[in-house]
Amino acid sequence: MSPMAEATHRRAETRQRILTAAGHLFRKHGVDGVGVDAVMKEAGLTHGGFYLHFPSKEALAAEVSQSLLENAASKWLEISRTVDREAALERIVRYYLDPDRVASAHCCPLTTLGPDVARRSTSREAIGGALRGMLDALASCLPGRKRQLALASLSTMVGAVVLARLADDPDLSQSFLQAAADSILPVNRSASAAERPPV
Amino acid sequence: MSPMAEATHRRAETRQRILTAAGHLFRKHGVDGVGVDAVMKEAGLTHGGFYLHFPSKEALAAEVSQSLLENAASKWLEISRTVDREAALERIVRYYLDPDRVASAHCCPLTTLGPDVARRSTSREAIGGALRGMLDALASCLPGRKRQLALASLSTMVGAVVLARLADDPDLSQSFLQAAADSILPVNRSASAAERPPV
DNA sequence: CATTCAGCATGACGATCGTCATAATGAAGT
DNA sequence: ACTTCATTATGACGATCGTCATGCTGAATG
Repeated sequence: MSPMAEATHRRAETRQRILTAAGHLFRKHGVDGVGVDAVMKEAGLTHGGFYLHFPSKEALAAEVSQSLLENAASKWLEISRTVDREAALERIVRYYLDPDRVASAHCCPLTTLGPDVARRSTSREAIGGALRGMLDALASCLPGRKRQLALASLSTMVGAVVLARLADDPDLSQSFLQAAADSILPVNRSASAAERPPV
Repeated sequence: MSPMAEATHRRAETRQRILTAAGHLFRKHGVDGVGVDAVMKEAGLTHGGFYLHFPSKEALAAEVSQSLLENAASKWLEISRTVDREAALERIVRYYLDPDRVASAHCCPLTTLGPDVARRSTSREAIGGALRGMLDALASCLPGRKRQLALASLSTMVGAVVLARLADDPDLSQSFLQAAADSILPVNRSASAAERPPV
């Protein structure tokens, strides 16, 4: 390992730590709900060094959104290629609508940062490709009019998670997720999710 | 018109102006994206007087969310009672997914403030009733397993608007709205996703 | 051992935030 | 006219925001 290679590696590693820290905090409190200092503290650094890695908080928000969504898109694409279509669709849907994941901060950024991203033009542009990737992955698992169904299915999934996170009643939350899964997946319901204790 | 009645009327009127101003600005920039002074300026007042009408910004956010959602819920209920079920469903869905409305700041707060509300416990509690009202209105327009379909349909509508506002490509935005409408409304066109038979 | 240099820490700036104490305003009651 | 009272305006507070200029540190170079 060459010396300078290690230096740039450390730099990239730190950058990545900032990105993942921002990913957690932005999803939990919203982009406008956390400051640069909170992000840097979560990354184990102090606020001043932030601008050695990103030109502005807006740029960070755009890159975080893009990174999180591209992760999801590539995961979906991978699933859609390694299993047969019906099983892939079920895996994607059940993973996306898993109550534990929805309750946590690890759920899809579309549902936690959607409006935040929509208001920021740079973030909007950054996620365009990933959004199409998710649609393609879904479409490749769907029968018939793939594109129409992919658009509608993604809408249902995103809406269900938004509403599940919004509802104050855990039963209602669960109902949104279950109804969405039943609406997207073909009627042969496999084992329904076990009873889960409230968050 | 008694004198004191007019006084309290003026007070209530000012309060309402603050509420509607906050409704516009919160939906456009997010709750954390506007300050109390911006809200008061939009209402034609100065920032200091805010605390004569609301105990805190959090309380304002909760009341704005509740008010906007209850407006929508009562509108849906009214429609569901004045027309036959199928026509009512179509009116609600087409109104909700109207591209002009989606592009404006007048669209449903679930889609613009959803994550913001989900993070604020007081706001979450405030909207519980209205959310159930919207589900009831939808269910009364739906055939068969009403509750399941209402949950899934609302999810699809909310998700479609979120995604339409997110997409940078106007064609893609339009596609989300169109696909959602086609998926919810009965078989005017082709098979709907809700009643789609397994392949 | 001295120098260099990249990466991070420190500290500070103007601006804006939520909140409140207080003054100005103007109509209502006596 | 004088007082009362409700409503809004003014101005300020501490805190936090995004941003940046500067100082420190520790390893690579010669």
